[in-house]
Amino acid sequence: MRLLSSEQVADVAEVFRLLGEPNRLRIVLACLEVDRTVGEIGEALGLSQSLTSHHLRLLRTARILRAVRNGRHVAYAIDDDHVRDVLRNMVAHLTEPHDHAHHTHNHAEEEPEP
Amino acid sequence: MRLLSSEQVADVAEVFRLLGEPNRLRIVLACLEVDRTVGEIGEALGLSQSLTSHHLRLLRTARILRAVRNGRHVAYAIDDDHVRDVLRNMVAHLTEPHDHAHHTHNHAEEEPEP
DNA sequence: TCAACACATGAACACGCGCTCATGTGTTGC
DNA sequence: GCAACACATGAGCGCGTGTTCATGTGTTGA
Repeated sequence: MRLLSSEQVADVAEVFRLLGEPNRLRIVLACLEVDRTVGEIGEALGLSQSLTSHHLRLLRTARILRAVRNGRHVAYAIDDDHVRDVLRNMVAHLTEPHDHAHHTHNHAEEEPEP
Repeated sequence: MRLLSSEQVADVAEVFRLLGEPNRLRIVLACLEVDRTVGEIGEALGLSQSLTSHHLRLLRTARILRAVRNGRHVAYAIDDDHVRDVLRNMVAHLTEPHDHAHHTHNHAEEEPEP
């Protein structure tokens, strides 16, 4: 396992930091499968329009979400496949029965459980 | 894909929040493969003994790390297989060549809004 | 063009968080 | 016992951040 540069660590930490705020995490989760407009997100999560937009700005600047204008509406979707992978992994683990035997999509060699 | 309860979301967010601080993330990464004592961590990362211990306390309370006393020393290791997976995944993605063409589940074709 | 809609942005405040300094707790060797 | 070591914890400070309120920008329909 190679080491990461402090810059890489900082980048990863920044993504984690943004996902570490419950409202922002819920926003990203709401965009996990399908695009969502700002209004939809705010209403679904019970957040004010302003707060929703502020959070979306941070997520967009960090390249976690991507905004697409469609008429009056602006739809947001996840723009980082890796983040999507991590979150789907999280959701899968939390919704599946509580056993720790799982596999990731990459070549992580895992030791069989005794 | 099932929805998460707000409690589950809060738990996930808490883990992300803790990993979202660069020094804490580096601490956890230092414990990714092998156990590390507090002194080793502090020296390796250039952190004061107090700061190292404070961060370790948060990580231990959140069940991300686990502490094992060995004589005068206390060794920390990752206590959450899921966190270890996520981090290994992260490291793998960052150390591999920077192409975005890894496979997610392939039902993500998006259609414009009606 | 003008009003209404949908979203973005700036300012300001309250609270939390990372950090340091000092002190406390537990362990080994003499 | 006590001194030295390794780590934990409490107090306090300064700065960042989540939130709200107000205002600005862009778009559609009449």
